[in-house]
Amino acid sequence: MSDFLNLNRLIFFTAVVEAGSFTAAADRLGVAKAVVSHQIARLEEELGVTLLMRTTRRLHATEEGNLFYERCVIILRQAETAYGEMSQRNAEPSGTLTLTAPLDYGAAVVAPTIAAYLLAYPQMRVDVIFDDSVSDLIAERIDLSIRVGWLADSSQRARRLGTFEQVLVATPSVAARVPAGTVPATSADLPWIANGALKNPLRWTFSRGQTETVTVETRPIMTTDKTPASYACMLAGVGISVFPDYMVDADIRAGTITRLFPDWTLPQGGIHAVFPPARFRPAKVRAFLDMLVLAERKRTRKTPEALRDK
Amino acid sequence: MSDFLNLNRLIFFTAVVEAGSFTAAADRLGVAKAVVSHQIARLEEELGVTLLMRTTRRLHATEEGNLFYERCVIILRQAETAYGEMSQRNAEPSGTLTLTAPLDYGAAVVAPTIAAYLLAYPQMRVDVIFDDSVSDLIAERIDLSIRVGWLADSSQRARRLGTFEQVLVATPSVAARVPAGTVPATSADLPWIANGALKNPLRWTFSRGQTETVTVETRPIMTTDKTPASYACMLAGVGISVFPDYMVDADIRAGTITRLFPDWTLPQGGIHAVFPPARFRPAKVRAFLDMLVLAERKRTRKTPEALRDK
DNA sequence: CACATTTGTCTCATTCAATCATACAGTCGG
DNA sequence: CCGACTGTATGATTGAATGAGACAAATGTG
Repeated sequence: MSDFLNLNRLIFFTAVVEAGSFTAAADRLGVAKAVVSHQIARLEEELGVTLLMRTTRRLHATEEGNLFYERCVIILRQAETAYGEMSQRNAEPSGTLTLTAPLDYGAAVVAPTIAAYLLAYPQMRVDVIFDDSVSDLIAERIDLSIRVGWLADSSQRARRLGTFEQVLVATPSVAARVPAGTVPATSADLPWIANGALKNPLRWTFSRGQTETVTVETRPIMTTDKTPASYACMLAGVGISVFPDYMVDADIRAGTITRLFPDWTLPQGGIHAVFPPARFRPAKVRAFLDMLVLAERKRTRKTPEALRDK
Repeated sequence: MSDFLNLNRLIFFTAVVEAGSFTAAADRLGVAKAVVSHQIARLEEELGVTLLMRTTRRLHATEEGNLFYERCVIILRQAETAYGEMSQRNAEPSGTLTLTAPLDYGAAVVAPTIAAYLLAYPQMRVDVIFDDSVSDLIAERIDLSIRVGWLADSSQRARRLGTFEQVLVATPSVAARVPAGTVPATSADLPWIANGALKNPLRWTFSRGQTETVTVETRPIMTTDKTPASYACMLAGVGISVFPDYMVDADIRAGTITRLFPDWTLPQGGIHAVFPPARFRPAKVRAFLDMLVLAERKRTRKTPEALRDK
């Protein structure tokens, strides 16, 4: 590798030319005189050309030296610019942020955050892929993937943004048809809508307080493979179903749907940001993440009370 | 010094981008994979930015990486050009050759050589300073100084180009007025012209064969401070004087002037090329020197016979 | 002309980065 | 699931870079 072309010596050379002496250059660079002398000697050796004519008193660049200096200045300035640009890029978001998010959570939480993000950083562009599962973060050049639920591979670099609750809901009219006194343990025959997007769409474990748990194996009256589809069916009054809180909050508050068994809770899920295995996190990602965490915190702070008030 | 900006890493980075893999880049650079990996890691660390997203299988440049690569390519290409230019400059004469020479020798020998030199290297420019003594080779950016006579400081870097003889000459009419039977020992009262440019214009030591020497303290009828002036006076028939062979050759051959005491010789002098204390000799200097040596050799090979024939 | 000062270079010991060989872990095609 | 390939981690080793100090040369001063 050390074939040729040791670019670091250019720094020494230009420093000498600009300082006008080896000693001054050494001071400027913060190294010993001998180092400068040695580096210049090596550079001249590598080039096979005398760059500087030096007496103990006077220093002159040769014809070649001047020509080389002109080149060096340009090169070093460019290098400095390139380095600076990288560092700046690291400090301030710029470019394009590419992220994936599940459609449901994305629509509810991510989309507003993106709006705020674009407002805060107008020079940014954002590409969002609303898809429940994107395979390769690297191949698709994804900066950030938001996954809701339970991470299959916990080894990945991820950050927990928050949690969500799952709630059993139905339209008021459907809820009214639920026999009085029905509890989770006796809910198996209610008109369940199964969401095939979940790993275990039929089995639900309800909890109450610290210790009481009940697991129900439901018998669905219909099945869909997409969460939004299930939701639409539920809204249409087909039956009851389980959705994450961020999907149902607005409708519950509006009175369009009602929560069933409000004393009982279903397993919580995690909301995670998953990153490609990069050493450093770009500023654009960091900035977005900060806003997302904020939005998520605001959401979960409000939600529980809002739900309990119902 | 090692503060920042280790430019050598750029070489590694571009190699990886261009090769498309660490392993391929390592092969291309002729180093171990680990080295490339390490260098890239250091570069990213220095920049605080992830440049390459890497799995064991796939390699992708990040947005920053691509941008940095564009810069790197330009920088490296320029650096390569600069290096190449220097090397080429070392291999082939180019630019301006600046030299000094004494006026007399310069006119006789150097000038024709310059003509040939410019013919051989049309892209060259030559600056000649015809001056008998130029002080500072460095300050004046002199590539080459031609000194005739005896070097004051033999420590300087110099190369002997040849020697010259000094000959006592006069116009035929003046020579005819020299009393028959006059020998060097009895020549003090001849019409000497003293050349103040010489260190010892009055004292001349003649030699004959291996051992016979005679020193004369002359009584000049006139004195000048410049050799060409002395020569002009001699040509005008003012008197006799001593000049280096390269000045008188042509006129002797033409019959304009005559050598006196052709059996006797005066001290020889050296013709030297003196260089500034540079580590490397530029190609332009080397090439000129070669031609000068050739010209000088040709001159001294011809001259002795030509003189003896007279 | 001797002297002091400044400057670049040299020498030598030391430190640190670069390098390599090897082993390892993750990925992907079959 | 297995094997092949890739990037990374780990020490050991080499070599380059570095600094302190001595030295020689050049220059200005008196």
